[in-house]
Amino acid sequence: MKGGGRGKEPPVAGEVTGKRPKRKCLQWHPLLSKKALDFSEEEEEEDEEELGKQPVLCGEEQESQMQCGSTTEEMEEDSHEQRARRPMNAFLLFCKRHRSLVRQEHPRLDNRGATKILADWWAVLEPKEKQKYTDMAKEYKDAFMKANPGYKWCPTTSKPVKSPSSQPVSNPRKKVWSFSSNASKDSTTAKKVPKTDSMPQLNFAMADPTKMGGLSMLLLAGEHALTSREITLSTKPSLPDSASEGSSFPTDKEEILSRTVPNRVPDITESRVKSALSPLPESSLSAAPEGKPCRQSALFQLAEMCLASEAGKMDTVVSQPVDSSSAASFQQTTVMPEIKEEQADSDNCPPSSHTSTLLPSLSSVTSTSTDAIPPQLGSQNACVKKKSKKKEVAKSNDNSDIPCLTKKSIKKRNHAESNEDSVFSTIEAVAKGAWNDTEEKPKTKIQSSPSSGNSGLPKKKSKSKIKTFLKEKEEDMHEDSGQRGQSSSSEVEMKEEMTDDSPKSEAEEASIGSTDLQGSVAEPLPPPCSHSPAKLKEEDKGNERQSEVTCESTTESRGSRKSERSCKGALYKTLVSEGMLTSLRANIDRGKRATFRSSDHDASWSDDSWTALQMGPNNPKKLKKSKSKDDSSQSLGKLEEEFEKKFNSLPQYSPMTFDKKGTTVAKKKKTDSSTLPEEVSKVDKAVVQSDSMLDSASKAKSCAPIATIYPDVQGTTSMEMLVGSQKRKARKTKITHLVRTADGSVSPAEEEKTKDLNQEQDKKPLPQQNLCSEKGCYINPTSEGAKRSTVPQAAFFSLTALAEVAAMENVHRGQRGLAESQKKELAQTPVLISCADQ
DNA sequence: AAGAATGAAAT
DNA sequence: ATTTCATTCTT
Repeated sequence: MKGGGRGKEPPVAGEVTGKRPKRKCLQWHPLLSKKALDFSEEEEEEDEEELGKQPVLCGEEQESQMQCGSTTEEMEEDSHEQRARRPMNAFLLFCKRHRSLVRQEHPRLDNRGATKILADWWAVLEPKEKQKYTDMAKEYKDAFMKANPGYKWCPTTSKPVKSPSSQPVSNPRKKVWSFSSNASKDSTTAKKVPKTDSMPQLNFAMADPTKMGGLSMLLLAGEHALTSREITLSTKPSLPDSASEGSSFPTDKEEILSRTVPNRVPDITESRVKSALSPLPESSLSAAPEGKPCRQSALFQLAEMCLASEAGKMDTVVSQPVDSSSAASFQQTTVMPEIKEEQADSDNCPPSSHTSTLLPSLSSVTSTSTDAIPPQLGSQNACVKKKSKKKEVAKSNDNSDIPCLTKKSIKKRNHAESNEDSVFSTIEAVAKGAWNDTEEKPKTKIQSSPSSGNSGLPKKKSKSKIKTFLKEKEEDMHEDSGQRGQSSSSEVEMKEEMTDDSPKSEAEEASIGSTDLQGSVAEPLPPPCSHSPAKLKEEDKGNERQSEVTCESTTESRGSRKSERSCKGALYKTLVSEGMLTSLRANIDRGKRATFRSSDHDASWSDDSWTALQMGPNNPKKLKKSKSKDDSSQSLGKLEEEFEKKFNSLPQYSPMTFDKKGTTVAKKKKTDSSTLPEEVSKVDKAVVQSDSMLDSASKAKSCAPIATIYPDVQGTTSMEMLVGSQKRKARKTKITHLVRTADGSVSPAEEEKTKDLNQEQDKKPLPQQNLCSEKGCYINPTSEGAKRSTVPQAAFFSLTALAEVAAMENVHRGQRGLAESQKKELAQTPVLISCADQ
């Protein structure tokens, strides 16, 4: 039905080639409205801000990238004739903002499930909270309307008019709005007259989702490159006048930077997530819930080691200052782990002079490596792309020769390469960083948390950076262009990291890269929490066995030279494993459910990635959370940012909040909702403090924040049921889900939750623990409170009940998935419904 | 491509 | 009342 109605999309694809731009519904951006109207500032401040900023940026951006111009017109025309996309409503906004969160919680859940949950949350959300979203939606809508005066939600009639040609539009829909803005529109000012239709194509490219991503990445990379460049220059000792250089680079960089900053700040979600992810902030932020130590550190370590080993090599070479050949060899070495290890033996004594020498060589290497990589990747990429485009086709042809035979294999390969590269680059970076002195340190990073001893924050940062870097790299590879920028950026990043990590710049500073350097590399580098050597040894051994666990210990061991070798091996392994993971990275980011079940690894990674995103201070900005969207946004730049800002400004609620709310709501319900003040206030608080709360919670429980959430959620469930998705669902499915709670009342939502639980259980090896712990911590309090305060009924339902239900379900179905069957069964089950509340 | 959810708007 | 469609993304 839907499909039929729309009809747009399908045609689009076909049209792609078509001459016409095919932008059917471009997404509308607030900016547009402004531009269009421009003078009237009826809207809100936000818009104004955007406007002011936009124009300037745009201009600049245009120059640099030349995207700007075209879209605008398209929009208008389209809007007039065709149609802009509808503005999102509050709920959608909410979804957009929270979906990622939900996904995190329930990795296995598919989107639909997520949507359901979101709906539940939304239902639970208090009006007050909702209002923000509502307001925003309204604002958005108003702006939209302004921009498109005669916009009709339903095109019905108009459609036919445009008909054929228009249909083709396509427009990947991807997030156009960022784009649109600018240029021509303003000049025209008239909303209506677009007219220029000349160059839709530019956009187009952007528009293409596939392309877009890459492109955006590219752009991003470019930005990044600039930034990095700047930094690099400044960093280099030889170049004292960073300022002059900086000035030479246009303001763009500065602007970019500035832009970046604001964005990051707003993201509550990220922070929240981060906190959730990292149970132990002090020791290892990066640690994933499952207990994975920080990989990053491992990676880092490895890099260091490599560096050290390299230094040793260099010694050998010594006389040759810039040895490209050496560099090449180095690369190879890097690739081959074994070799590395062996060479490692030699590590350790890198004379200062060598070190200095190294620098150049390293830099050269870096460039080389980067360059070298791209081509291969490019080809591969192409293959991949093809595949993605026509999976089916590929399959049919599968035979042969086609370079892209196996998608998987290729993909893997690609990843692997990328990983290697990344590693290599990392190493280089490290080397550089080490080599480099401290100037940057202070600037680049703020060493905010001295107390923990550097270990905590720095690690995180480094990790994040690395990840980011990797990502970028990959993307670059895909795109194939704009690599150098990345490489430089990566270097920069690494440097930064190094700086941060190294606590002390003092020593380094004292000797600009000379003798101390060695020391710094080998020992000082700081192992965040360096312990006694003896310990290290032991740990090392252990490390060898298990790479994962090892990481931490390895990190610690870093300092001691003895263990280095062994460590290397371990590290290498770890890296390898990581690499594998990396290949999965993409999947991981999402939920990666299908491929690997080893949720642990994935989970940790995903978490990391998230963290990384958050952290990235210098990040181009917006890697942000979701990859897909970001890309496009990035390219656009400012507009998007602005919009995002607004969007981000919206409160993001942590699951905990919902849980609480749920509880509260339940209470309300029971109570009759007459009085909620206290509770409400509490909730609000919770919301506000959610971040902190989460942290604490996470800390307390290494297990998983998510798990913690569950119980509450369930509690919430009771409430949700009513609110949930009755409307449509009820109609279609009717009351599909009826679950009986302890008291006998039924709750629809529960079913879902239960499902989730089951899923999780399946996934997670130790559901029991979680449950138990959860019970202890959470439920009791909640339930108690609920009971006391209000009615007993709801209070009853508790984990136990849930558990029972879950168990039953499990028995029946065994595993996940059968929502329908479950529903049916449930329905059959004797339950009654909401009436129970009476 | 379908579909999950909610909401706004049009029909 | 009902239908459309906005967003996201797996299946």
